[in-house]
Amino acid sequence: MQTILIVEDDKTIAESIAFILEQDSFNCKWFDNGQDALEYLNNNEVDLILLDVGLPDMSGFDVLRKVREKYSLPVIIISARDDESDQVLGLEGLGANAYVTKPLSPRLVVAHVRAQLRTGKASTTSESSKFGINHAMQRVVFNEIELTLTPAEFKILSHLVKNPNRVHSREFLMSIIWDRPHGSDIKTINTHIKSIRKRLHEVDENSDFIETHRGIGYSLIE
Amino acid sequence: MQTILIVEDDKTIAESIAFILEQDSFNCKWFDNGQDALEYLNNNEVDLILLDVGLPDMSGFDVLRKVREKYSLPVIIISARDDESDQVLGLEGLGANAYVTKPLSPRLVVAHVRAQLRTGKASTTSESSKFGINHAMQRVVFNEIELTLTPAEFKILSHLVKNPNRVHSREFLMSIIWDRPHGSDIKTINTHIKSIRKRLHEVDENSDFIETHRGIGYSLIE
DNA sequence: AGTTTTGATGAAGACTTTATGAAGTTTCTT
DNA sequence: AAGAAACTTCATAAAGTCTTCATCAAAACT
Repeated sequence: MQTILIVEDDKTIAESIAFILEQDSFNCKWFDNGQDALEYLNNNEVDLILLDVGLPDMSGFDVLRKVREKYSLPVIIISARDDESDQVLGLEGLGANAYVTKPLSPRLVVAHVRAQLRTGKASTTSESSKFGINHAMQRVVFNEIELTLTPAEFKILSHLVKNPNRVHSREFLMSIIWDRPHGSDIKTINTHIKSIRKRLHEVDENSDFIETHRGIGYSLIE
Repeated sequence: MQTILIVEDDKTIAESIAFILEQDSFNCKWFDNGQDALEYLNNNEVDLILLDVGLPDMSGFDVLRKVREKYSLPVIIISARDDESDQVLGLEGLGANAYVTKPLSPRLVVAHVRAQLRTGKASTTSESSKFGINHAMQRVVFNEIELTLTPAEFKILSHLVKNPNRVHSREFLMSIIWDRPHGSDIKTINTHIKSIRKRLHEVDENSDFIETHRGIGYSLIE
């Protein structure tokens, strides 16, 4: 079953959306603030986010930015501000997948959700065949075997698995480990990559899925 | 291809912005002080400036004023969150086009850059049919084959591919490799071109896409 | 044709970046 | 507070890249 995160401070709106989505066999989680939603996202498997831009604690765009720093799942923006250029920024710049404006038509919301999840699995969350992610256990599955990883290793490897075949800079991978700016040496990433490679080699001696891009960073080859 | 001037004394910030912008096919030049940036601006085509107000040699205010004496290109101001709003307001009077505050979200910066350049002129450059650029993997695609290139080779070849049928001087190609002025022999480019040609020959023996222009530089024939 | 200038080429080595193992420090758990 | 686990730092080795240089080839000039 697919899980949808509803980040919306208006209880009535959230409940009506959840009601309809649940009739469509979606599993819904509702949060009325960005902080809690992000925390949930970091610890659970989520398939799609419905995100209100007008939240009490942080702007929806901040939430989206934080989501996009780590994940590529579809995000649908709920906006009351129909005519602001925020929309353009949020959508095109931060990678929101769609937006709906208040007042909401629940049916329209469901239509958007369905549309995103139809294509979403194929495009945005393309996972490597040999790799899988067990969010509940914080483990990465490699060749059917669940790897027990340290938190940093899990964050790096699961991000690589979710975004294979592209280079990720050490700076970026650093920001994956630490939500807040952290003064650590950037070469720390070398060591984490080393230990991830070691764990992969324990499963398949001849594998070499993590590629070094000199002067840039690392990528995972699908 | 559009060139963006990054004027920022924090190397880490500059690099992470440049990294993401380059994935979006922007050409980036980084300067850690206003003087050098202005000199570059006066001698090269620049499409947009990202300007930190807290520079070591001259205030962002001075830089922006000098830019506006001659040019009308978009300028995006980077400022520390707790900077005096007076100064920021003053910058607005001088025609800054947008602001972002530290700590920066690279994605947000890219969003602003796109937003500014969207309104501007359409790109005049076209890509050759036999060539393509895989930004995500930092590779150039030639006849369907992805070439693994060294950093310098990638920078040169991807620039040639983005700007085919034009002669590029060795000096310019040198500045593509090095963000900062670099005292290397200009003939280094000959060697890089040699190795790029070698890689192309490995894919297609009879190809000769890079043309030498005696006394000037090189071009890529579409 | 001979001379001069400019580019091509291959190879040496200077330089830069990454890998690695181990020690040191922080953080968390008990 | 002790111990374990995780993260960071460090020194050195290894690998890869860039620059330089010597030499040859090609073009331009007299």
